[in-house]
Amino acid sequence: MNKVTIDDIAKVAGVSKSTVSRVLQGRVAVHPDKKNAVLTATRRLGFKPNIVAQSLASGRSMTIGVLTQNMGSPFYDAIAQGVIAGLSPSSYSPIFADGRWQIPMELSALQSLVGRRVDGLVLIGGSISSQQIQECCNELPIVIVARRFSDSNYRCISMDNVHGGYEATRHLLDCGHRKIAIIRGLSHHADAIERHQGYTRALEEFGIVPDPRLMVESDFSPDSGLSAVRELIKRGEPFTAIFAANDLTAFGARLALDQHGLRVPDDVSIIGFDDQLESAYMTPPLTTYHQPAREMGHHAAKAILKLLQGDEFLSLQVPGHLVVRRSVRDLTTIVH
Amino acid sequence: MNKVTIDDIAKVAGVSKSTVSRVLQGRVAVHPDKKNAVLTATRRLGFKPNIVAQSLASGRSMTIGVLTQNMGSPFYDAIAQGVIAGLSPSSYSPIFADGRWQIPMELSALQSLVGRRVDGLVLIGGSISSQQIQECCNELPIVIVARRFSDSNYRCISMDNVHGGYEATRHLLDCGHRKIAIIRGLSHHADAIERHQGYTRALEEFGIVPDPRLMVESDFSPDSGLSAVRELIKRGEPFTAIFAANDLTAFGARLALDQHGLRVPDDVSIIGFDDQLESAYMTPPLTTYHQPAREMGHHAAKAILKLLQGDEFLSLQVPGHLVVRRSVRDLTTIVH
DNA sequence: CGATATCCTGAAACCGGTTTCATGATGGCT
DNA sequence: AGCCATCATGAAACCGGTTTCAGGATATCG
Repeated sequence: MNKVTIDDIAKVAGVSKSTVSRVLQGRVAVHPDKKNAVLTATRRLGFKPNIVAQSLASGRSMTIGVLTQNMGSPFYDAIAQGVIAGLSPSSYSPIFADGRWQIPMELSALQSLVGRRVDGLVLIGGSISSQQIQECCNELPIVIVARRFSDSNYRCISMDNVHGGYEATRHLLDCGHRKIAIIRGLSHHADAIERHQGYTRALEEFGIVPDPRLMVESDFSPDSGLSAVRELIKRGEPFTAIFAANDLTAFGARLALDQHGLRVPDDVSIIGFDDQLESAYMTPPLTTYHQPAREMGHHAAKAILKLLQGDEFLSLQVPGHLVVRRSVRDLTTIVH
Repeated sequence: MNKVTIDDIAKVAGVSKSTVSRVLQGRVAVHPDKKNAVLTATRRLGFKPNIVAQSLASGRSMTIGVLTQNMGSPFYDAIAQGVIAGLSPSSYSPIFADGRWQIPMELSALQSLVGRRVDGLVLIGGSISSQQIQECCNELPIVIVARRFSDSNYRCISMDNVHGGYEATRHLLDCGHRKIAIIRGLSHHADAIERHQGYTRALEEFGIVPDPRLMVESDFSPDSGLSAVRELIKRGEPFTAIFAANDLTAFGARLALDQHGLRVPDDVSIIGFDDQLESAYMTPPLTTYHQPAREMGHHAAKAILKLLQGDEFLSLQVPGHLVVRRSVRDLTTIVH
């Protein structure tokens, strides 16, 4: 292990430890001779500063706590990757804790992060209330990703899911679809609710009354997408298109259709949500609504860095956009 | 912020800070009355220990450094997720740094981790030499995942890629395929090399001389899988099956085949490698070789925890296995 | 040339805990 | 009753840095 301390350097360089510290920090002027002596000794002894001691003394830990929900969802993973990337050019390191979408775990993970004296916090998704956050993180710079608080003054980096749901549904409508099924996500999940709202709004704009028989729930997993389509088919209510809660669900749905001998997009069209890497390689490539997950994570990292510098930073809505590929059939084009 | 220190508690409870520390640690007996007083004060004041101070004093930082290569590959991501999960029941937190498969970055990331005085290290993949590792991490418990060192005494958690490559190819052979193309990964990447070795061995067992015209390189991305198939088709050498470097590459290959009007598995069979989540939902579901990525990460976490406890732990080869789905056609069954 | 401002520098306090050490109190045993 | 082992506890040292403070050396200025 590295047993070299600044005291050792001080001794070798023939100066006091204060001077060593000053040289190493480089914020205060030190006589060139001593400076050189310190630098030489530092190199010769292979000194590596003890960041823990630095943290305790300076009050800054140079770490950013990242609270994920680790549901293995590509979307949340991509956000986390973005945070790592955004932080990496700085001298801050991310430290992760995992809430697993369960409030008690989320709370304790958060407390563990705060106990580690992180200098800032990035909260990805999650379900705890803004009040609970406030309680344990007074004064700490916080950025929330992929979630929005109506009531609070937190900085949030999010995407407009209502609008996304609207655009996706609207695309199906524009392509002439009228019987549009929706596989929505978990009933209590904000993203699912908002996308569903967008769906409803788009339909109503076209004077269509949303049919509960064309609505199935899922848990965002491919498997639930598969069951959802089976359920849909069992109900017998015809449909020409499916709006899936996310791409993963769309994959499951696509497979179920295949198993029932229904062709995509010839018989049934599918639109997803997220635009994860694999979606472009579905057969047929999946039309979906792109969520800039990685960018959001990246933004979050930059935001925290800004706040840490004392700069202000305001909530940000990152725009998503429709990615048209080949899984939606255009019914308005007359085929021979 | 939390300004309550054990001195405050000591004052309120009317004991010394040593006693407070002892109560909080619970390792030494303390008179019940005082113990109660301390506990009450702790609760009333809302005391949260400063982990940084604890670390400095005790010499243990309660953090495990995780060095990833963050190439956004589902396989490596899954390992990292496994590490997070495996660590989460303990009181150790993972702290991440990213090498991006570039030796200089890898080295500096490693040094930053060591500077943070992590108590243990999990290295996922990577390219730095075992000597370089040794230089900066003397004495530190280390577990290597998804990589093996021939020369060293590190504990490695890995899978036998040669065997995996062999099994995958063997499956194709057993299904009657003889013209088997391989899309191998990056030329210098150990996993790619080993899987390729397994491929070659299986072919030779069947008396088949590997045909360089049926070998294309890729970079493990879906896009490179797509180009690889185009290249293969352009070369004109017929083939009935493709062994892809990983599932992502297989997705790309599958799409390329579709674009050329070739059906899977009727015209061409595909086998992948990894068994990532999405593979079961490809159309047709992808036959692939399962790598227990998450388990490997989980094992790594448990291993580090063991080493930290003073227990020994030896290198581990986690077995993979073939997952037969529907993307490989059995040519040995006579079709009318 | 003396007075004052400025620059360096070392000593010491500090960050908030853990751990060692010494001591007084208790308890067990003969 | 007397002696030694045990126990509980507070004081103080310690972890390895940063930062304050004060003083000596130097520079500036009238």
